[in-house]
Amino acid sequence: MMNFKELTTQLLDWYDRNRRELPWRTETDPYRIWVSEVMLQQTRVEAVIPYYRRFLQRFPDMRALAAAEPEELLSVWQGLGYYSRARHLQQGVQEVQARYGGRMPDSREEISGLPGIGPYTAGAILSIAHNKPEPAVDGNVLRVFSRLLVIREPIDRLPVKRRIETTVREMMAGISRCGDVTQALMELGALVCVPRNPRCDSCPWQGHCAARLENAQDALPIRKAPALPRIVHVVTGLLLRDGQVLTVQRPPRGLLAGMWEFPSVESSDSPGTMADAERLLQERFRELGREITVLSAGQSLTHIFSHRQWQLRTFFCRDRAATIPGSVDAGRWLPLGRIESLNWAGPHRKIAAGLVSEMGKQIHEKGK
DNA sequence: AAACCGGGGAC
DNA sequence: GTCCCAGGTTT
Repeated sequence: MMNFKELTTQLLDWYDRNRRELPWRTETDPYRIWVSEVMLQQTRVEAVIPYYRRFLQRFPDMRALAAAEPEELLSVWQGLGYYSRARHLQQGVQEVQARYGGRMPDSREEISGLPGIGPYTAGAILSIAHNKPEPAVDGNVLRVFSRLLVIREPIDRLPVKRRIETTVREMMAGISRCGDVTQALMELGALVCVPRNPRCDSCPWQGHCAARLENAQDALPIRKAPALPRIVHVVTGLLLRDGQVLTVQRPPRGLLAGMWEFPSVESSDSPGTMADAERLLQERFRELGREITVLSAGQSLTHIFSHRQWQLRTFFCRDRAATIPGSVDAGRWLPLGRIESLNWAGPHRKIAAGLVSEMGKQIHEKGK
Protein backbone atom coordinates (compact mmCIF):
# COMPACT_ATOMS: atom_id res chain seq x y z
CA MET A 1 0.00 0.00 0.00
CA MET A 2 1.07 3.60 0.33
CA ASN A 3 3.93 4.89 2.48
CA PHE A 4 1.97 7.24 4.72
CA LYS A 5 4.96 8.09 6.88
CA GLU A 6 6.88 9.56 3.96
CA LEU A 7 3.82 11.39 2.63
CA THR A 8 3.15 13.01 5.99
CA THR A 9 6.77 14.06 6.47
CA GLN A 10 6.92 15.67 3.04
CA LEU A 11 3.60 17.41 3.64
CA LEU A 12 4.61 18.84 7.01
CA ASP A 13 8.00 19.99 5.68
CA TRP A 14 6.24 21.79 2.84
CA TYR A 15 3.75 23.31 5.30
CA ASP A 16 6.49 24.61 7.57
CA ARG A 17 8.10 26.43 4.65
CA ASN A 18 5.00 27.70 2.86
CA ARG A 19 2.19 28.28 5.33
CA ARG A 20 0.41 31.61 5.41
CA GLU A 21 0.21 33.64 8.59
CA LEU A 22 -3.51 33.61 9.39
CA PRO A 23 -5.16 35.11 12.48
CA TRP A 24 -6.41 31.76 13.82
CA ARG A 25 -2.99 30.13 13.35
CA THR A 26 -1.76 31.99 16.43
CA GLU A 27 -4.70 30.84 18.58
CA THR A 28 -4.98 27.77 20.80
CA ASP A 29 -8.23 28.58 22.60
CA PRO A 30 -10.78 25.98 21.37
CA TYR A 31 -13.46 28.70 21.27
CA ARG A 32 -11.38 30.81 18.91
CA ILE A 33 -10.63 27.82 16.67
CA TRP A 34 -14.35 27.03 16.73
CA VAL A 35 -15.26 30.54 15.60
CA SER A 36 -12.75 30.41 12.75
CA GLU A 37 -13.96 27.03 11.52
CA VAL A 38 -17.60 28.08 11.50
CA MET A 39 -16.80 31.30 9.64
CA LEU A 40 -14.72 29.37 7.12
CA GLN A 41 -17.59 27.03 6.22
CA GLN A 42 -18.11 27.63 2.48
CA THR A 43 -16.36 30.98 2.85
CA ARG A 44 -12.95 32.04 1.55
CA VAL A 45 -10.08 32.81 3.88
CA GLU A 46 -9.69 36.40 2.63
CA ALA A 47 -13.38 37.09 3.22
CA VAL A 48 -13.25 35.71 6.77
CA ILE A 49 -10.20 37.55 8.12
CA PRO A 50 -11.78 40.98 8.81
CA TYR A 51 -14.93 39.38 10.21
CA TYR A 52 -12.85 37.12 12.47
CA ARG A 53 -10.95 40.05 14.00
CA ARG A 54 -14.10 42.10 14.55
CA PHE A 55 -15.97 39.14 16.00
CA LEU A 56 -13.31 38.27 18.58
CA GLN A 57 -12.89 41.89 19.52
CA ARG A 58 -16.60 42.08 20.28
CA PHE A 59 -16.99 38.52 21.66
CA PRO A 60 -13.55 37.61 23.07
CA ASP A 61 -14.74 34.53 24.94
CA MET A 62 -17.65 32.12 25.23
CA ARG A 63 -19.21 34.08 28.06
CA ALA A 64 -19.41 37.24 25.96
CA LEU A 65 -20.98 35.42 23.02
CA ALA A 66 -23.42 33.48 25.18
CA ALA A 67 -24.75 36.74 26.61
CA ALA A 68 -24.96 38.65 23.32
CA GLU A 69 -28.18 40.03 21.87
CA PRO A 70 -29.08 38.07 18.72
CA GLU A 71 -29.59 41.37 16.89
CA GLU A 72 -26.04 42.50 17.62
CA LEU A 73 -24.63 39.09 16.75
CA LEU A 74 -26.40 39.29 13.40
CA SER A 75 -25.02 42.75 12.73
CA VAL A 76 -21.46 41.50 13.25
CA TRP A 77 -22.19 38.61 10.88
CA GLN A 78 -23.88 40.87 8.31
CA GLY A 79 -22.43 40.23 4.84
CA LEU A 80 -20.81 36.88 5.62
CA GLY A 81 -23.83 34.84 4.51
CA TYR A 82 -25.31 31.59 5.85
CA TYR A 83 -26.70 33.41 8.87
CA SER A 84 -27.85 30.26 10.66
CA ARG A 85 -24.15 29.68 11.35
CA ALA A 86 -24.16 32.62 13.76
CA ARG A 87 -27.31 31.45 15.52
CA HIS A 88 -26.00 27.88 15.86
CA LEU A 89 -22.64 29.12 17.12
CA GLN A 90 -24.28 31.09 19.90
CA GLN A 91 -26.57 28.17 20.77
CA GLY A 92 -23.53 25.91 20.85
CA VAL A 93 -21.62 28.23 23.15
CA GLN A 94 -24.61 28.49 25.46
CA GLU A 95 -24.82 24.71 25.53
CA VAL A 96 -21.14 24.39 26.44
CA GLN A 97 -21.75 26.84 29.28
CA ALA A 98 -24.78 24.98 30.56
CA ARG A 99 -23.80 21.37 30.02
CA TYR A 100 -20.00 21.34 30.19
CA GLY A 101 -19.42 24.15 32.67
CA GLY A 102 -17.91 26.41 30.02
CA ARG A 103 -15.14 23.97 29.08
CA MET A 104 -15.04 22.80 25.48
CA PRO A 105 -15.48 19.00 25.27
CA ASP A 106 -12.80 17.04 23.42
CA SER A 107 -14.51 13.89 22.18
CA ARG A 108 -16.05 13.59 18.71
CA GLU A 109 -19.36 12.40 20.16
CA GLU A 110 -19.78 15.41 22.44
CA ILE A 111 -18.51 18.01 19.99
CA SER A 112 -20.61 16.66 17.14
CA GLY A 113 -23.70 17.04 19.31
CA LEU A 114 -23.31 20.82 19.35
CA PRO A 115 -25.43 22.80 16.86
CA GLY A 116 -23.63 23.86 13.71
CA ILE A 117 -20.80 21.36 14.18
CA GLY A 118 -20.79 18.57 11.59
CA PRO A 119 -18.14 15.98 10.71
CA TYR A 120 -15.69 18.47 9.24
CA THR A 121 -15.84 21.10 11.98
CA ALA A 122 -15.66 18.44 14.70
CA GLY A 123 -12.49 17.01 13.14
CA ALA A 124 -10.99 20.46 12.69
CA ILE A 125 -11.52 21.45 16.34
CA LEU A 126 -10.33 18.08 17.65
CA SER A 127 -7.17 18.03 15.55
CA ILE A 128 -6.25 21.73 15.64
CA ALA A 129 -7.29 22.71 19.17
CA HIS A 130 -6.76 19.33 20.91
CA ASN A 131 -4.17 17.77 18.57
CA LYS A 132 -6.19 14.58 18.25
CA PRO A 133 -5.87 12.21 15.25
CA GLU A 134 -9.30 13.08 13.84
CA PRO A 135 -9.75 13.80 10.11
CA ALA A 136 -11.32 17.05 8.90
CA VAL A 137 -12.27 16.53 5.27
CA ASP A 138 -13.34 19.69 3.46
CA GLY A 139 -13.46 20.61 -0.22
CA ASN A 140 -9.68 21.10 -0.34
CA VAL A 141 -8.93 17.69 1.12
CA LEU A 142 -11.43 15.98 -1.20
CA ARG A 143 -9.74 17.61 -4.19
CA VAL A 144 -6.20 16.78 -3.07
CA PHE A 145 -6.97 13.10 -2.53
CA SER A 146 -9.16 12.76 -5.61
CA ARG A 147 -6.01 13.63 -7.54
CA LEU A 148 -3.46 11.80 -5.42
CA LEU A 149 -5.49 8.58 -5.74
CA VAL A 150 -7.23 9.30 -9.08
CA ILE A 151 -10.76 8.94 -7.75
CA ARG A 152 -13.11 9.14 -10.73
CA GLU A 153 -16.30 8.95 -8.69
CA PRO A 154 -18.03 12.26 -7.86
CA ILE A 155 -16.42 13.59 -4.68
CA ASP A 156 -19.81 14.70 -3.28
CA ARG A 157 -20.78 11.06 -2.80
CA LEU A 158 -20.61 9.79 0.78
CA PRO A 159 -18.50 6.65 0.10
CA VAL A 160 -15.75 8.83 -1.43
CA LYS A 161 -15.69 11.05 1.63
CA ARG A 162 -15.53 8.06 3.98
CA ARG A 163 -12.63 6.57 2.03
CA ILE A 164 -10.68 9.82 2.26
CA GLU A 165 -11.41 10.15 5.98
CA THR A 166 -9.95 6.70 6.49
CA THR A 167 -6.87 7.68 4.50
CA VAL A 168 -6.31 10.81 6.58
CA ARG A 169 -6.74 8.78 9.77
CA GLU A 170 -3.98 6.45 8.58
CA MET A 171 -1.75 9.42 7.79
CA MET A 172 -2.26 10.75 11.32
CA ALA A 173 -1.43 7.46 13.01
CA GLY A 174 1.69 7.87 15.13
CA ILE A 175 2.02 11.56 14.21
CA SER A 176 2.53 14.16 16.93
CA ARG A 177 1.34 17.13 14.86
CA CYS A 178 -2.25 16.18 14.00
CA GLY A 179 -3.51 19.78 13.84
CA ASP A 180 -0.75 20.68 11.41
CA VAL A 181 -1.62 17.70 9.20
CA THR A 182 -5.19 18.99 9.01
CA GLN A 183 -4.10 22.52 8.20
CA ALA A 184 -1.36 21.39 5.82
CA LEU A 185 -3.79 19.34 3.73
CA MET A 186 -6.09 22.34 3.39
CA GLU A 187 -3.20 24.71 2.76
CA LEU A 188 -1.96 22.41 -0.01
CA GLY A 189 -5.42 22.49 -1.59
CA ALA A 190 -5.60 26.28 -1.25
CA LEU A 191 -2.13 27.16 -2.56
CA VAL A 192 -0.95 24.32 -4.85
CA CYS A 193 -3.60 21.71 -5.59
CA VAL A 194 -6.09 24.41 -6.62
CA PRO A 195 -9.27 23.68 -8.62
CA ARG A 196 -7.99 25.03 -11.94
CA ASN A 197 -4.41 24.93 -13.23
CA PRO A 198 -2.89 23.18 -10.21
CA ARG A 199 0.75 24.05 -9.62
CA CYS A 200 2.05 20.50 -9.68
CA ASP A 201 5.69 21.61 -10.08
CA SER A 202 5.52 23.15 -6.60
CA CYS A 203 3.82 20.16 -4.99
CA PRO A 204 5.56 18.16 -2.27
CA TRP A 205 3.64 15.10 -3.49
CA GLN A 206 4.46 15.38 -7.20
CA GLY A 207 6.37 12.12 -7.02
CA HIS A 208 3.39 10.28 -5.51
CA CYS A 209 0.43 11.80 -7.35
CA ALA A 210 -1.34 9.26 -9.56
CA ALA A 211 -3.24 12.00 -11.40
CA ARG A 212 -0.05 13.80 -12.34
CA LEU A 213 1.48 10.52 -13.51
CA GLU A 214 -1.26 10.16 -16.14
CA ASN A 215 -1.77 13.92 -16.64
CA ALA A 216 -5.34 13.73 -15.31
CA GLN A 217 -5.06 16.51 -12.71
CA ASP A 218 -7.10 18.97 -14.82
CA ALA A 219 -9.99 16.51 -15.13
CA LEU A 220 -10.27 15.94 -11.38
CA PRO A 221 -12.13 16.14 -9.12
CA ILE A 222 -15.50 15.19 -10.59
CA ARG A 223 -18.68 16.64 -9.07
CA LYS A 224 -22.33 15.86 -9.58
CA ALA A 225 -24.10 18.52 -11.65
CA PRO A 226 -25.83 21.01 -9.31
CA ALA A 227 -29.53 21.70 -9.66
CA LEU A 228 -30.39 24.79 -11.63
CA PRO A 229 -31.36 27.79 -9.47
CA ARG A 230 -35.09 28.48 -9.44
CA ILE A 231 -36.24 31.90 -10.62
CA VAL A 232 -38.51 33.74 -8.19
CA HIS A 233 -40.17 37.04 -9.05
CA VAL A 234 -40.36 39.55 -6.22
CA VAL A 235 -42.59 42.61 -6.23
CA THR A 236 -41.49 45.19 -3.67
CA GLY A 237 -43.42 48.18 -2.39
CA LEU A 238 -41.75 51.42 -1.28
CA LEU A 239 -44.07 53.37 0.98
CA LEU A 240 -42.65 56.76 1.92
CA ARG A 241 -43.86 59.28 4.47
CA ASP A 242 -42.15 62.29 6.03
CA GLY A 243 -38.67 61.20 5.01
CA GLN A 244 -39.28 57.68 6.30
CA VAL A 245 -39.89 54.38 4.55
CA LEU A 246 -41.84 51.34 5.76
CA THR A 247 -39.75 48.23 6.44
CA VAL A 248 -40.61 44.75 7.71
CA GLN A 249 -38.59 41.93 9.27
CA ARG A 250 -38.40 38.52 7.58
CA PRO A 251 -39.56 35.44 9.51
CA PRO A 252 -37.15 33.94 12.07
CA ARG A 253 -36.61 30.86 9.91
CA GLY A 254 -35.76 30.22 6.30
CA LEU A 255 -34.06 32.41 3.72
CA LEU A 256 -32.37 35.52 5.18
CA ALA A 257 -34.05 34.81 8.51
CA GLY A 258 -34.72 37.82 10.70
CA MET A 259 -33.30 40.37 8.28
CA TRP A 260 -35.09 43.52 7.17
CA GLU A 261 -36.65 44.29 3.80
CA PHE A 262 -39.30 46.38 2.12
CA PRO A 263 -42.75 44.76 2.03
CA SER A 264 -42.60 42.23 -0.78
CA VAL A 265 -44.53 39.50 -2.55
CA GLU A 266 -43.01 36.46 -4.22
CA SER A 267 -44.54 34.78 -7.24
CA SER A 268 -43.35 31.96 -9.47
CA ASP A 269 -44.27 33.84 -12.64
CA SER A 270 -43.80 37.47 -13.51
CA PRO A 271 -46.63 39.91 -12.74
CA GLY A 272 -47.41 41.01 -16.27
CA THR A 273 -48.84 44.47 -15.73
CA MET A 274 -48.48 47.23 -13.19
CA ALA A 275 -52.09 46.50 -12.21
CA ASP A 276 -51.07 42.92 -11.33
CA ALA A 277 -48.21 44.24 -9.24
CA GLU A 278 -50.51 46.70 -7.52
CA ARG A 279 -52.99 43.97 -6.65
CA LEU A 280 -50.22 41.83 -5.09
CA LEU A 281 -48.86 44.77 -3.13
CA GLN A 282 -52.30 45.80 -1.91
CA GLU A 283 -52.76 42.31 -0.42
CA ARG A 284 -49.35 42.48 1.23
CA PHE A 285 -49.80 45.95 2.69
CA ARG A 286 -53.28 45.04 3.91
CA GLU A 287 -51.58 42.41 6.11
CA LEU A 288 -49.57 45.29 7.51
CA GLY A 289 -52.74 47.29 8.12
CA ARG A 290 -52.41 49.69 5.21
CA GLU A 291 -54.41 50.55 2.09
CA ILE A 292 -52.10 51.66 -0.70
CA THR A 293 -52.08 52.52 -4.37
CA VAL A 294 -49.11 52.27 -6.71
CA LEU A 295 -47.72 55.56 -7.95
CA SER A 296 -44.90 54.51 -10.29
CA ALA A 297 -42.34 51.82 -11.02
CA GLY A 298 -38.93 52.08 -9.38
CA GLN A 299 -35.72 50.23 -10.15
CA SER A 300 -35.57 46.56 -11.12
CA LEU A 301 -32.69 44.28 -10.22
CA THR A 302 -31.55 40.67 -10.10
CA HIS A 303 -30.02 38.92 -7.11
CA ILE A 304 -28.50 35.46 -7.42
CA PHE A 305 -28.25 33.04 -4.51
CA SER A 306 -26.58 29.67 -4.96
CA HIS A 307 -29.94 27.91 -5.19
CA ARG A 308 -32.34 30.69 -6.15
CA GLN A 309 -32.57 33.78 -8.32
CA TRP A 310 -34.61 36.81 -7.35
CA GLN A 311 -36.04 39.08 -10.04
CA LEU A 312 -37.04 42.19 -8.12
CA ARG A 313 -39.25 45.02 -9.32
CA THR A 314 -39.89 47.94 -6.99
CA PHE A 315 -42.89 50.26 -6.95
CA PHE A 316 -43.42 53.56 -5.19
CA CYS A 317 -46.63 53.47 -3.20
CA ARG A 318 -48.93 55.94 -1.47
CA ASP A 319 -51.18 55.57 1.55
CA ARG A 320 -54.81 55.61 0.44
CA ALA A 321 -56.46 55.33 3.84
CA ALA A 322 -55.65 55.65 7.47
CA THR A 323 -54.13 52.77 9.37
CA ILE A 324 -56.54 49.89 9.85
CA PRO A 325 -57.20 49.51 13.58
CA GLY A 326 -55.83 46.41 15.25
CA SER A 327 -52.70 45.89 13.15
CA VAL A 328 -50.65 48.92 13.95
CA ASP A 329 -47.34 47.35 14.85
CA ALA A 330 -46.63 45.41 11.68
CA GLY A 331 -43.65 47.10 10.08
CA ARG A 332 -41.28 49.82 11.17
CA TRP A 333 -40.88 53.34 9.81
CA LEU A 334 -37.24 53.93 9.07
CA PRO A 335 -35.80 57.42 8.53
CA LEU A 336 -33.94 57.48 5.21
CA GLY A 337 -30.85 58.77 6.97
CA ARG A 338 -30.57 55.61 9.04
CA ILE A 339 -30.56 52.89 6.41
CA GLU A 340 -27.17 51.70 7.66
CA SER A 341 -28.66 50.76 11.02
CA LEU A 342 -30.62 47.74 9.73
CA ASN A 343 -29.55 44.21 8.88
CA TRP A 344 -30.80 44.23 5.30
CA ALA A 345 -31.98 41.14 3.47
CA GLY A 346 -29.65 40.74 0.49
CA PRO A 347 -30.55 43.12 -2.35
CA HIS A 348 -32.79 45.32 -0.20
CA ARG A 349 -29.72 47.18 1.01
CA LYS A 350 -29.08 48.28 -2.55
CA ILE A 351 -32.71 49.32 -2.99
CA ALA A 352 -32.49 51.38 0.19
CA ALA A 353 -29.34 53.10 -1.01
CA GLY A 354 -31.00 53.86 -4.35
CA LEU A 355 -33.95 55.32 -2.50
CA VAL A 356 -31.77 57.81 -0.65
CA SER A 357 -30.01 59.01 -3.78
CA GLU A 358 -33.37 59.28 -5.56
CA MET A 359 -34.80 61.43 -2.78
CA GLY A 360 -31.69 63.57 -2.88
CA LYS A 361 -32.23 64.15 -6.57
CA GLN A 362 -35.85 65.17 -6.05
CA ILE A 363 -34.93 67.66 -3.36
CA HIS A 364 -32.31 69.06 -5.71
CA GLU A 365 -34.93 69.39 -8.50
CA LYS A 366 -37.29 71.24 -6.17
CA GLY A 367 -34.59 73.68 -5.25
CA LYS A 368 -34.20 74.78 -8.88
C1' DA B 1 -30.01 11.58 -1.68
C1' DA B 2 -31.59 16.04 -2.51
C1' DA B 3 -32.96 20.58 -1.17
C1' DC B 4 -32.08 24.50 1.47
C1' DC B 5 -29.04 28.18 3.18
C1' DG B 6 -25.26 33.79 1.01
C1' DG B 7 -22.08 36.27 -0.76
C1' DG B 8 -18.08 37.12 -3.25
C1' DG B 9 -13.61 36.38 -5.70
C1' DA B 10 -11.16 34.33 -9.53
C1' DC B 11 -11.29 33.21 -14.19
C1' DG C 1 -21.26 34.05 -17.22
C1' DT C 2 -19.16 29.74 -14.36
C1' DC C 3 -17.04 27.67 -10.53
C1' DC C 4 -16.60 26.98 -5.81
C1' DC C 5 -15.19 28.23 -1.36
C1' DA C 6 -11.73 25.29 5.96
C1' DG C 7 -20.19 22.70 5.32
C1' DG C 8 -24.42 21.89 8.22
C1' DT C 9 -29.28 21.07 8.66
C1' DT C 10 -33.59 19.61 7.17
C1' DT C 11 -36.66 16.83 4.47
